[in-house]
Amino acid sequence: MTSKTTHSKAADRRLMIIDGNAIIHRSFHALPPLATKDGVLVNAVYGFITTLFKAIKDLKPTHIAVTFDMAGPTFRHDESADYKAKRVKQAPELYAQIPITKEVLAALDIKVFEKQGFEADDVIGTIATIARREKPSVETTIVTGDLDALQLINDTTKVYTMRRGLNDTIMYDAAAVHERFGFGPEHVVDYKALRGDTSDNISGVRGIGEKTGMELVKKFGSIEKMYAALEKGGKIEGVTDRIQKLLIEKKADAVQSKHLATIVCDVPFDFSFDDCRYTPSERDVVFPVFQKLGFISLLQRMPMLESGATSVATASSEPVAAKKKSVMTIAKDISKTRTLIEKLSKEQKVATFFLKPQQQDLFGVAAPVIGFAWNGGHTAAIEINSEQQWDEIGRLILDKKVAIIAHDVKQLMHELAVHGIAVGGEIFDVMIAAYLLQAGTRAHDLPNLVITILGEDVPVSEWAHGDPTRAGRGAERVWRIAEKLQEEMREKKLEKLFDEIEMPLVGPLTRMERYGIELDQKFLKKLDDQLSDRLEKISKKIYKMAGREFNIASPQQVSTILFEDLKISSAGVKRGKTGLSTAAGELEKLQGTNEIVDSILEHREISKLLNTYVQALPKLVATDGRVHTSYNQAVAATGRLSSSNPNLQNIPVRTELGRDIRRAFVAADGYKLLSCDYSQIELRIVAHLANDQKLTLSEVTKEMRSAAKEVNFGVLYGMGAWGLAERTGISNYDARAFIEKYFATFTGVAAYVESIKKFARENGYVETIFGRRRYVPEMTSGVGPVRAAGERMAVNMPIQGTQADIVKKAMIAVDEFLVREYGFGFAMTEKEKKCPVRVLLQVHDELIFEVKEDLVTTVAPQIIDIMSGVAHLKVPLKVDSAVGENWGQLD
DNA sequence: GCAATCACG
DNA sequence: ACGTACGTGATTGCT
Repeated sequence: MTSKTTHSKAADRRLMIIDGNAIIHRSFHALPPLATKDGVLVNAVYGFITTLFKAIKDLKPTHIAVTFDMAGPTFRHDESADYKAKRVKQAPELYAQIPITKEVLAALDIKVFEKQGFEADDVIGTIATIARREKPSVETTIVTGDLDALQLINDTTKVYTMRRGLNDTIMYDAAAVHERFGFGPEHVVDYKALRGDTSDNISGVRGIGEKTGMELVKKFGSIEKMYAALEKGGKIEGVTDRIQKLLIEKKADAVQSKHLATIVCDVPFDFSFDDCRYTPSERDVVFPVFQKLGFISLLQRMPMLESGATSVATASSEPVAAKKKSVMTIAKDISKTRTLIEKLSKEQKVATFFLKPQQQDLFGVAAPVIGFAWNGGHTAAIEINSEQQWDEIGRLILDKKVAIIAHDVKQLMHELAVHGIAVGGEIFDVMIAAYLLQAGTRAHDLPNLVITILGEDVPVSEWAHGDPTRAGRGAERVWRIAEKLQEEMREKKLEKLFDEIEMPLVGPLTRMERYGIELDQKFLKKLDDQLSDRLEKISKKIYKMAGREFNIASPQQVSTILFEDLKISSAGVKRGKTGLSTAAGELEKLQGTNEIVDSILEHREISKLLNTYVQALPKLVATDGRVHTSYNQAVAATGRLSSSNPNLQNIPVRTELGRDIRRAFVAADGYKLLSCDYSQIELRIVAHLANDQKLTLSEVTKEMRSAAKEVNFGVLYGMGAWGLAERTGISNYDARAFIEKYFATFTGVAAYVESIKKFARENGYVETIFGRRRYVPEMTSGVGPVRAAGERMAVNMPIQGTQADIVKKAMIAVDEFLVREYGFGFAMTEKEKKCPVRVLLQVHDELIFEVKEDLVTTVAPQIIDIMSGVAHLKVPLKVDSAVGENWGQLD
């Protein structure tokens, strides 16, 4: 449910009730330890305010009330000794943030409600009930972090809550509760009475789980009705004897649990609806409070009345973490630049922060700026107005004695390369350092590191283009981030991986991106015409068979046509959130029932290839006639690279039609394409890790020739019998037998899988043979399926990650060799781009080179040697190669 | 902005 | 009782 539909028939009064404790609690655990400059922890306050603003934006309330729990026992404690007994006492740092939050709420003029002896939920229930009595009608939304409040839902009351993190919100109304549980909000308490709630230590009936609980409530409605039926005696259909006995024995538990779970809606306290009226605050009032907390960026996100002299601009130009006043050198001309670079050259390491020029405006040309920071908190910046200044910067960057620290060094290298500058010395990329420490998360952009690592909240404007002072401050933050990350990498023994694999890889990757690969555009145009033609014919055929025109690209419409119009049986077809699935795997089950199925599948294949590759790739050809992908070194949780804009790691190959697209990737004039790939590398890594030499593909192939490879990995990574049967078409029974036999044959693998899970449970992470880590918090989840997913990730990562490590090592070794042997290789200048051997692409287990024709036979064996030699496993690494005019000829 | 789908290793 | 092999990125439709 989106906010739009919520307001389409907006009531004239919309009340938002916020469960303060729930939101604060959630924020405290979801956010890193953000502190003010005095060291006061305020992450939960920050989370609360963020949630508040988002909710205001989504719900557009006219009235707001916030509730809090009060310290001390409630009536529930009096009634049950166990109640909340298990609840862990929270850290004092959490409680300390409640008064701060109230202070902010006071500044925002938002009313707070609490009542001794009752919980926030009871206060919420009471306010919601009073609001419901108001005429004309009030639309109430409860904003909370958990699902306890679902029982309060009715035709004028909804619940707005978060799924995971703080950003993913979901709106529950009566229909949504029905959909999720199979019964309405009025029976949520009955469900809780049976199932219990571990977080509140409401026992429920021990032995009744989620599924049974839901079934019982669906069948009987309330527990009172259920017991009335049970106590009549006799067999009840759909309830096993065991369950029936259990329920009768534990009736007291159920009744007490229901009572505890029921939110009180008549707490005696004064509530005046008009007191809660919400008006956006005036900046002047709120500003000092936010400034004290260091929440400058929140001011910009806040719904506010424009007034007062304190503009955001003045606010944001002030550094948040005020440091000792020192004048920052800003070099705008060549002589000052020279002096600055001279000084910087004496440092061992320098942090940089590059800001691209602003959009050129009517009043002149804006210049790029680069900020520097070095030992002792010193900062400076250069506004680059001449090529001479670039040369000076180049001197520093090329200097082998000076290490360059930056966020996203590869991007910096690209900027510098345009001016003929290559990085000479050591580099330290904070983006990649942060990634190695937290491979599972994807937020390694600089603003995020500033918040999560330095705990500073910086205004958005600080990252905008062009201002030298900002660039200096940015560099200084990069410096501090680097210091913290380096220390953390040392503790976690990630330095070797960082120094010997990740950092040395940045240069080769930059070069690969700069080379690009040539695309035969004429060939693609022909393919385009051909396929477009075919697609049109198939569409017409499909419309004819369907009896009407519809959008074949819409899974929803395809489903309607197949299962409603044509009445094809949907038995055995998977269901998604939105209805029946029309994925290829599901449609294949319907083959033979109607010819339209085959046509739709064909249409899918062609339109996919056409839209994603044939028509998209030519648009990305640069002026040099080549496409230049970007490799992301800080995304994949396992340590792999990923490729984007365009993604050249998923160019088709599995179907004949797909392979045509590979033929469009060609070697430059006088060159050949050379592909070198590791043969069965993942399997070899498993053989190494599991110390199981029996594990070779050929032995498995005898068993299942068709999908041998897929099956092998599927089983290894935890695919169940169901999944195996689904994918291969064999029976469930055969699948189960196969898996058993697999683990009986490869005893080392079974032992390895168990040992890696144990390691993950005990340490909270898994690692590759080169020490790359992935944290797997899911391993200790109380939720079965989540834990099972965690186990599969844990088993998979060391294998996929070791593969990534090995290929990265190969890229570095090969690059070094090429630079040494052929002199070229930096690709920083146009001349260097013309070097005789160059690495163009990496596709996880293969490298694709462009080699001068007369060199191919010399170079190929050399590269194969290097690649096979980068790691010494218990089984040898094997590298295959192929040569051709285009990529299609290499498979 | 998310879900569904499908391309790759 | 649950969902059902891991890891990516791009496109499309839809709310």
